[in-house]
Amino acid sequence: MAAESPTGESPSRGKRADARRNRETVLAAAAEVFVTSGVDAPIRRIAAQAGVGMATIYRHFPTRADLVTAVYRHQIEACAEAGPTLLAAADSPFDALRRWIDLFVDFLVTKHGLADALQSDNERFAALHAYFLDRLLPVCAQLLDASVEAGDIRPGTQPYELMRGIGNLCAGRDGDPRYDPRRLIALLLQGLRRPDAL
Amino acid sequence: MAAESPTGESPSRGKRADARRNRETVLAAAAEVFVTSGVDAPIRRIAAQAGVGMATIYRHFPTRADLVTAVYRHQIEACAEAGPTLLAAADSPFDALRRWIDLFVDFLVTKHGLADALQSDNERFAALHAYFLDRLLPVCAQLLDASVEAGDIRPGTQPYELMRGIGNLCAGRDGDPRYDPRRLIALLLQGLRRPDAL
DNA sequence: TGACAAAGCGGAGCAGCGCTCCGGATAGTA
DNA sequence: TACTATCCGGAGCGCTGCTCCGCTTTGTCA
Repeated sequence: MAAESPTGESPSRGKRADARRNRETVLAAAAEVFVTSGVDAPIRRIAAQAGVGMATIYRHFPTRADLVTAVYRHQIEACAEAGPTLLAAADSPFDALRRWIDLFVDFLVTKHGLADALQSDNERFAALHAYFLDRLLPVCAQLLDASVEAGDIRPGTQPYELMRGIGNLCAGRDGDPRYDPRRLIALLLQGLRRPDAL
Repeated sequence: MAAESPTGESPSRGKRADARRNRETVLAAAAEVFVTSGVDAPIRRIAAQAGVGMATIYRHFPTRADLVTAVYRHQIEACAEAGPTLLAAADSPFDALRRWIDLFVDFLVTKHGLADALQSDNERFAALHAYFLDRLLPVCAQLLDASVEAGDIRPGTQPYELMRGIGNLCAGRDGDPRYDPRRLIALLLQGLRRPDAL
């Protein structure tokens, strides 16, 4: 009971009780607002939803990216941890890569505007981009390397380029029945395969 | 000398001389500002650059999309017209498709923020999206159909999906040496090919 | 040429946003 | 209970998009 979570979260230990409380309130409010208004939602609105002042939000999450990453931290971690698991369980490294990308895409498309934020050149989201890369790039690289090793795909593809490409493909107005990023990503993966490997 | 341009441009015929003059001034100023500040540049800045009031810009180009399309109209037309030309000249329909996409990508990546605007769900850019589709979708469809007909690629790919995917891949902060949309688009095209066609 | 609508123009002004700053409230401690 | 470090709220600034209205310019017709 005394031990907090194993990962390095809870960045408000040692703070005053009201501060800790407010942090959680803001997180919950942000999660709620993000669903309906996207991760671009005005800070004022999130503050109103949480019943706190704007400064409180900025104090706990100096950057919008900090707020967004805090809200989705668990899901991003889960995605990162799924990489090695899939690699161990799947039929082939390439199959693991494909399923992991599916997971990543599922995560992205269900967060209104998150993919847009990831690829935007907006200064406010730079840290968000960095966090995703820090956490997911090594996983992607591992899956990619294993696939090359197994001879499933041709070598030479950079993990960063692939990740960003996938993120880009998931961006834009969603809900358009004419556009399903998954189909294009499947095409991309198809292009990645060795010509001789089926 | 009397005949204007053959295409249906010059939407200011019959207007007063100062209005026509201002329209051209704004167009030139916008082109200049777009290069340095992207298509998101504040209207105020464009107005200042042109030496006119903001209302003048809004009067001639009610929507930001109208201004952007007016600035790039010639290049978009050229891209559209290149489709049939390439189809006639290239070694194969698929080669024509590849070269046409190259042209389109070249156009997109040299316009700072244009690809972002195209895929943004921002209301202000809806007309921009529509214009690109109107003009380029039929061309893409023709090239795609011809490639399928020739047996170069597998059938089933929707032109809209392909176009939007390409646009998406070109979006985001540019100048990153780690990311070249062309490489991913090449992968996409590779995935489009028939397995048996080489 | 001169007068007079009509067409066009400029920028003040409003609303919405991100972000900061500081007087006041509050939690923890002695 | 009294005191201070900590935290809070929202007014306020600067920057946007977009509109509205009094003034200016243009083209026309006698």
